[in-house]
Amino acid sequence: MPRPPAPDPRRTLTLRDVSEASGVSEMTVSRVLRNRGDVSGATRERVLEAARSLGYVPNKIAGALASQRVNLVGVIIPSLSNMVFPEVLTGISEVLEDTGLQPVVGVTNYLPEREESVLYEMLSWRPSGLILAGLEHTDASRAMLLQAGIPIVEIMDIDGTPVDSAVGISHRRAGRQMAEAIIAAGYRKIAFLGTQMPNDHRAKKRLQGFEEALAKVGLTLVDREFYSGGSALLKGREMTEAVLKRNPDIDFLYYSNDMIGAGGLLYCLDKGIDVPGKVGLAGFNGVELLDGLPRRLATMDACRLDIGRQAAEIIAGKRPAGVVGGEMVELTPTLQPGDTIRRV
Amino acid sequence: MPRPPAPDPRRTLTLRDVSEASGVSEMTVSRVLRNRGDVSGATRERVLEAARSLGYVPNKIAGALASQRVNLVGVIIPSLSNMVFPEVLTGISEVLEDTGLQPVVGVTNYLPEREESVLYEMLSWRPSGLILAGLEHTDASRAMLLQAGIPIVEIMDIDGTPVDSAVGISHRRAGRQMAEAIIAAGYRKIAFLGTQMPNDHRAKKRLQGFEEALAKVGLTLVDREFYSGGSALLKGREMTEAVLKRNPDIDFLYYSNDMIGAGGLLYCLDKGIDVPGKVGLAGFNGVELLDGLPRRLATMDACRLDIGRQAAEIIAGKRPAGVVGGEMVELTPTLQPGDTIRRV
DNA sequence: GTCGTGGCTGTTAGCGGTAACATAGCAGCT
DNA sequence: AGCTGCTATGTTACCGCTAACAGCCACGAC
Repeated sequence: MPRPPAPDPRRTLTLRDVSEASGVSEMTVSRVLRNRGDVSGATRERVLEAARSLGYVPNKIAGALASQRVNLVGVIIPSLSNMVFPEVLTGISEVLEDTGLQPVVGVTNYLPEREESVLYEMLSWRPSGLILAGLEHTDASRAMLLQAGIPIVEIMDIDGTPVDSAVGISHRRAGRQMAEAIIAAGYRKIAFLGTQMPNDHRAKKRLQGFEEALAKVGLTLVDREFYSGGSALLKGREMTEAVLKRNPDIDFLYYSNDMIGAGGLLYCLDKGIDVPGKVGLAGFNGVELLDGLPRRLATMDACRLDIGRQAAEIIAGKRPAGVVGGEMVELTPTLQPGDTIRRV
Repeated sequence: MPRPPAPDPRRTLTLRDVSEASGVSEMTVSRVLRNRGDVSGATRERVLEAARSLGYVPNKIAGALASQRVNLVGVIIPSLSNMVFPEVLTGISEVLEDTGLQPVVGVTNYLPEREESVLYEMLSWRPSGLILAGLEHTDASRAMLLQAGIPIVEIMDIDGTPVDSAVGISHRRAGRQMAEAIIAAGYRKIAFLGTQMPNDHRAKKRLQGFEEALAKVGLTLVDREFYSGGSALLKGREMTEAVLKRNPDIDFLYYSNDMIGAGGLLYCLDKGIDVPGKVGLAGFNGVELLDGLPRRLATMDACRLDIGRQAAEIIAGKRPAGVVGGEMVELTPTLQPGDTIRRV
C-alpha cells in the first residue's frame, strides 16, 4: 500500500543543494534558473543538469520576498457555475500566458463580505495586479483596493465609478436596447423573469434600463418572477409556466440570463405556443449553448472573452504607449435577434 | 480622470508600522493578528485599532517563509468550461472553508505538458496539499509529485495507481454498467458519440468498459463519431444526425457526456423520432441541466460534489483517526435511467 | 607595462515575517 | 523574604532567495 509521499529523509531542496551539487555559488545557480545575468555556457549546463537530477523546484515564496516581485494576478469573480465567468477566465489566461503572469481565481458567490475576505486574502499575497467583477464593493474593500498600489481592473460593468481601470459593457444600456427592439417589434405586454439576487448588480441594471425604455413609451412590466438556486433550465420552465398562467395575455418574456431563457423557450415549444408569434422571448449573455436549441433565442452577447482579454492586457501593461492607468473601456454588445422576436 | 491607484507616498505597510503606531513590539502585533499566544485585552485592542486605521494587510509571503507553512491547496483540473469541474470545486471549497486552507486553481486544457508546467508553478509556492484530476501524468510530473512531500489526491478516476491518495469512480465500470442496462433493455445496434480528446482518459475508459460489456454478449459498436470544440449541444445534434443518416437502423446512442447527449435528444425530438422506442439515448455526468429538458436523458452521475468534498477532507486531515495517507476512495455512481431507455 | 574593459562569479545584506527562547512583573504560597 | 509559576512582552536568529555591489581574470589598446 502506497505510503504518504515519502517522508523524505532529506528536507526539501534549496538553492544550496543545487549549488553544492554543481560546485558553484547559490547566486550563480539562481542566475541560471532565472536566465538572468551572464553565465557561461558550461556552468549553465552543469547547474541545469544538477537541478534536474535532484528534482529541484525553486521556492517562489523566498524568491518573491527577496525580489519584491510576484507573478500572480488575482481574479475575483462571483461564480463559476453559470458559464459566463469561465469564458472571461479563458480570455484572461490567453493574454497572460506569454507574460509570465499567472491568474489566481477567487469566488465570492455574490456575497460582498465574501468578496472582502477573498480580496484581503489575495492582497496578502501581494499580487502584481487584480481583476474583479463589478463596481460595487464594501467600503473596506474599496479602501483595500485603493491602498494596494497595484493595477486594478473592474470588469463586466461600466455603469459606475471604477477604483482604477474598468472594462465592460453598460448593462443599463443593454437593457434599454433590448426593450427598444422588443417594442419596435410590436410587443406590448411584457414580463421580466430573473434571479433573486440582491447582489447581482448587473442584472439589476439591465432591468432598470429595460424599464426606463418601456416607461419612455408609456409601458410598464405586466409581471415579474424571480428564482434562486437549482437548475436554471428547469427554473426557466417553471417560472414561464407560472407567469403565463397568471397572465395569459402576456406577449413577451424578458429573461435575465440565457439559461432560464432557454428553459422558457423549451417550455413554450413543448406547449405548442407560437414563438415568436404569440409570445416573444429574449435572454442575455450569448452563451454557446443557445446554438444547439431547436430555435435561436434572442440575446445579447456580453463580450465576455474580450472583457477578459482587455482586462489582462491592462494588467500586463500591454497597452498603447501613453496610457498609464485609470482606463475605462466600454465594449458594445450586439443584439442577436435570433428567432424568438417577430421580424418587423 | 482617476490616476493609477495612488503612487503611494509611503511604501507598503509592514508589521513595524503597526508596531510603531501601537507602541508594542512587532512580535506582539504578529501575535495579535494571528490570534496566537497570550496578549492582554488592552494591547490587543490597541493593536487591532492601529492595524485597522492604517489599513494594514499582512504579507503572507514573509509569513509563509518564516513559518514554513502555506495555507494554500493547489487544484489542477483539465477544464472549466464543461460544468463538471466547477461542481468539484464547490465541494472542495465547502470543506476547505472552515480549515483556513484556500484552494488555488490551475487549468490544463487536457494537455499533459501544460499540466506539468502548472504543477511546477504550483509546487514552487509550496502548497500544503494538492488535488489533481486523473491518474495519468508525465514522468516528470509524477516525479515532482513524489518529491513534493505533501498530501496528493488524484480525483475523478480510480482505474489505475495513484501517487498517494485517490478519490473517484471507476469509469470502466461505469461504462460497463451502462452497457449492461442498455443490453438488458433490448437494444442491439449501438453507436458511441464522444469527444476527440486523446487525453481524456476517463472518457476513454468508459468507452473501453462499455465495449467490454458489449463484447461479452457478442456485440460490437455499430458506429462511432467524435467531435472537438464548439457548442457541445450543437455538436450533439450534428453528430446524431450524421450517425443516424449513416446507419438508419441504429437503436441506441451512447454519448460520452450529457451535453452532447442533450443535443442528440433535442435532435431526435425535433425529428419526431420515437425515444426511447425506436432509439434509446444515454449520456454521462448527471448534470443539472438535464432537469430542464423535455425528457430526462438517461445518465450516470459522476459524484462530483462528493469527490471534491472527500478530496478536500483528505488534504485537510479530516479523516477518521488511523488513516495516514495513501487512501483510495471509490465512489459508486448510480444509473439514472430517465426516460430515454426503454423500461423492460 | 599599465590600464581599462567586459565577462563571469562570489559576497553581503536584507525582504517581512515567525519560532523559540529570554525576560519582566506579579500573585500566591511557604 | 524567598521561591515558584504564571502571564505578557521582547529579543534573536533565521526562512530561501535576490539586488547590489565587489572581485577576479583575460585581453587588447595605448
